[in-house]
Amino acid sequence: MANIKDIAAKCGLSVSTISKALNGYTDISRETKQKVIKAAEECGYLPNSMARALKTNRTHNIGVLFADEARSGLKQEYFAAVLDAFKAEAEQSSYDLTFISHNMDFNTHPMSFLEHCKYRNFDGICIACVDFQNPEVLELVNSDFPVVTIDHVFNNHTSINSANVANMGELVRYIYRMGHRKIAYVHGRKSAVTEQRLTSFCRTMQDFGVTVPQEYLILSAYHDIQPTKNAVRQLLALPDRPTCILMPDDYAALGGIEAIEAAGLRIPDDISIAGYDGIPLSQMMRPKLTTIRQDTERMGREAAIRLIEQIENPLTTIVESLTVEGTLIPGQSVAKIGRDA
Amino acid sequence: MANIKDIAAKCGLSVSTISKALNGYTDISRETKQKVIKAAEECGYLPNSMARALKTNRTHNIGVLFADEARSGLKQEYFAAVLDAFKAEAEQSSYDLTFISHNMDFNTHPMSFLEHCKYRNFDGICIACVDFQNPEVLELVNSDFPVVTIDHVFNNHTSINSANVANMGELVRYIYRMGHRKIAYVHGRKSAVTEQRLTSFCRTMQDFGVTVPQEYLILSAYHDIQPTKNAVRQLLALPDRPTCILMPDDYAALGGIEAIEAAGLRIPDDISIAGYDGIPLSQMMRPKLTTIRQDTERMGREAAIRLIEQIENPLTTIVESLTVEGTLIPGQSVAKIGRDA
DNA sequence: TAGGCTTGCGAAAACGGTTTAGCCTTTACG
DNA sequence: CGTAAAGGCTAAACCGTTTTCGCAAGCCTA
Repeated sequence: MANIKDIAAKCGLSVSTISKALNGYTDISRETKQKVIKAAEECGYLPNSMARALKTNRTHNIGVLFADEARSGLKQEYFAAVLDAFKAEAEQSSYDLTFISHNMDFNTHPMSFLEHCKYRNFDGICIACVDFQNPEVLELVNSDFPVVTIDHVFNNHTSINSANVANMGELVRYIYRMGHRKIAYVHGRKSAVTEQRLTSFCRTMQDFGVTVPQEYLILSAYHDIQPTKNAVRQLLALPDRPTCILMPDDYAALGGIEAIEAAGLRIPDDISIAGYDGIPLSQMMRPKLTTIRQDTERMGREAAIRLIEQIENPLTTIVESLTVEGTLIPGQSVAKIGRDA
Repeated sequence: MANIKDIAAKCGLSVSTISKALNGYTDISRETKQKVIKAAEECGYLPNSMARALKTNRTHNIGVLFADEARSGLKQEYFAAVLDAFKAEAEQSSYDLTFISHNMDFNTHPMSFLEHCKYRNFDGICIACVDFQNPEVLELVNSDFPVVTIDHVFNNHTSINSANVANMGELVRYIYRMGHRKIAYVHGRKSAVTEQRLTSFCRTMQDFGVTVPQEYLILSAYHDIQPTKNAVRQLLALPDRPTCILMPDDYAALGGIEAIEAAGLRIPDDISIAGYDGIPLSQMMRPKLTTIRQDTERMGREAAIRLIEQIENPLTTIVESLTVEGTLIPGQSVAKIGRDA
């Protein structure tokens, strides 16, 4: 592999001139620059990113932490879609993406997330995971790496958030207007997202003057079929059973549907349901799921744009959290019911 | 950040001694080694991966190319699952994963896949994509990077393959034994995988003495709902319509199901279908989809194990392709029909 | 006591770039 | 005409490691 020294020899110039010519310094004449670039192409020259990073302290590499409790979270379509958009945008700006992990060994102990990031010298970090209580994640957020978080706000840090409060309100109002008064919510485990949705759910119902009984709020988990199935079964067994059930997300809704079918009920004739996420699957179900489509494309792109902005202009960048609105997809899983229902 | 020089000063030793002590060289006394390690921990020392890589030419970083025509392929659950397992195994051996792309700019032109890999100095490469005809992909495979490919065999290269021939045969035999003779196959676009399945499909039918009419073989695309819907609609309109339709994959099957329902038919009473992949979704559908579950966990892990083996023992490693068997999941989407059907 | 082995450590040369400081010509300007 | 500024280039330090080679001291053996 040709390096900068070879080119210098080939052109009869010094190493520093080559470097400058290739990096757009202005104190190199036009002809020299042309000559250098031509020679570089002829040799198939590529800079060595390690050497460059060593000297400049910039790797053009972003660390990404996409993890739920059970492994990497890649299997969750929501995260995968956000990551996909993030990746596309980062590439545009010539940044690479490397997964952050904490299994890499150093001496005796495995590295923490933060240690891993320091070891790899990432320019910035994107965190999208469920467990923001994890001490290692907190350590990462509070480090002096530029960080952007998805779906969780930390003080003085950039974050991209789905508009859970607004969208959950919208969803509840839609269901209310369809005539439902007895609405239950099978929600995900404790997290910022869950709390926002739960609060918004309760507040909106309250605004309508409807009190939600405790037994209508059941804990399940995101992207997990079985617990959602159990939760819904529990709801169906209630003496005063809800007319509509909100699921943790579209995928988990499959569990709810199972429980409903097992009970011999039909959707939406006998009972209505709604999901959350708006993944393609939701529109493939029969009936089409009423849900909120989260704008994963925009979230991923904005996350990348803002993180890179922060990396490249650390002083002038305004750190703020952005809320990205989703859209209500009516579907057919929520029935219009009479006042007497 | 403390570096090796700081530790040397702190211990009153030379830089080389520190490096050796930390890297398990044998010509360092036990006491010195202990002292160095202790000092390193006190300083929170972490080696600089760039400097190390620059010197050793080993990055402990693997480049991954997971791409279909439309972007990164992360949204395809099959690939996501393989990648997930690959990542888990790579981490075990202290390797990081970085996405390969070709949008990074260098001078005027964007880098090719191969250039990107050279630039980043990957130790090895994992390729899982649909389009193995792509000249940039071929260039990558034929480079002298250690490479493992998923679902595509190249001469003299390690590859991990789903047992398409065996499993498709198994699926067809199952359907045949359920009484079906008129079986159609909506298949994916031209690729090694498609060809294997298609060939196996035809051969197995032939073994049973059944000739498959041309119009029973229709081109669609993997993981794409709309074209599959169209293909199935076409099949249903046939004067002599099939009793069972094989879909490109489980997800695309959703399109097929749409077309079937739109035609007012029920599965499996009026027509049978089968998928491929065995993603969780397939078992959430009603009826449960008859399909082949690909062993993504094993594929990903084996890919990582073999790639790393190749990286670390380039001379003694036997390069070979491994075929990973999937398993038939009977489901309920294929009906048992009488001889007269 | 001389010579040869170990053992434990350090000096210094890489690895492939970037960047600062400065040098030598020209050109511009008062 | 003298001096300052600008233009175009180079030398050399530096980034943080790894690794080869050499050296000194201690011990053993003959």
